[in-house]
Amino acid sequence: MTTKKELVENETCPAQGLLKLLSGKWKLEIFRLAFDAPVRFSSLLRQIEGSNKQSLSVALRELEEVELLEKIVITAKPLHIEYHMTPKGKSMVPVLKQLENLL
Amino acid sequence: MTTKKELVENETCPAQGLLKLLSGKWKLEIFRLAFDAPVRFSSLLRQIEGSNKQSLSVALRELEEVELLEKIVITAKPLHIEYHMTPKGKSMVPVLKQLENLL
DNA sequence: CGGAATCCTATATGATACTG
DNA sequence: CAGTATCATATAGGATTCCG
Repeated sequence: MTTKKELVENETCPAQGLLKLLSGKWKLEIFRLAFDAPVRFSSLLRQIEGSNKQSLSVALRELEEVELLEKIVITAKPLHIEYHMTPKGKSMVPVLKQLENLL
Repeated sequence: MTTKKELVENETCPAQGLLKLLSGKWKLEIFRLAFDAPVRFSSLLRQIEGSNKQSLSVALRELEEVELLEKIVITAKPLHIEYHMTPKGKSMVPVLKQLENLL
């Protein structure tokens, strides 16, 4: 089996791996929302229109795998889970801003 | 019908459109090769291992549509065609370099 | 609430043959 | 040489149901 991390490292083009981290239909939107404050699953589902549980679930897991988001579980009732942006995640934000300005 | 350009403009997240310009398995690699010098189809096909005519063809057309590459046709025999990076394309390079440094 | 499992559709990519 | 056309496969995304 090949892990996500290996895939990223096998790229001939260095930036490819980086773009892959945020590729897909919902990751960038999740990422943007998580920047302002920690986000919760149901909140994302409500805010990101057109999305669905399955796709958000996959996207969140992948963002977590590459350590752009960190999942915080608070074992209370009802279960409370938050996704926080990691330092690595935060470091990408200014570059993404520059990308936006290019368009 | 919806054009590529419209899709890009409809994104909620501004950077999404930018990422989409270079999304896919081969575009970034093509883009990188085209930065050094104008590239030709057969040359790309040889240099980018694992690729194939069909995929490169599609990728090139899309890069052309969003004006990151310009296609130059020299109607001689044999037919000579070059893909050049546009000013818009060149403007993206430094930002991509920064992305690479983040990984 | 926060998902995972399943099933299905859409889009991306690939192999190959053909063309001006 | 520089592709396009066609067909096949692989991956991404979506709808729905189920579970702790």
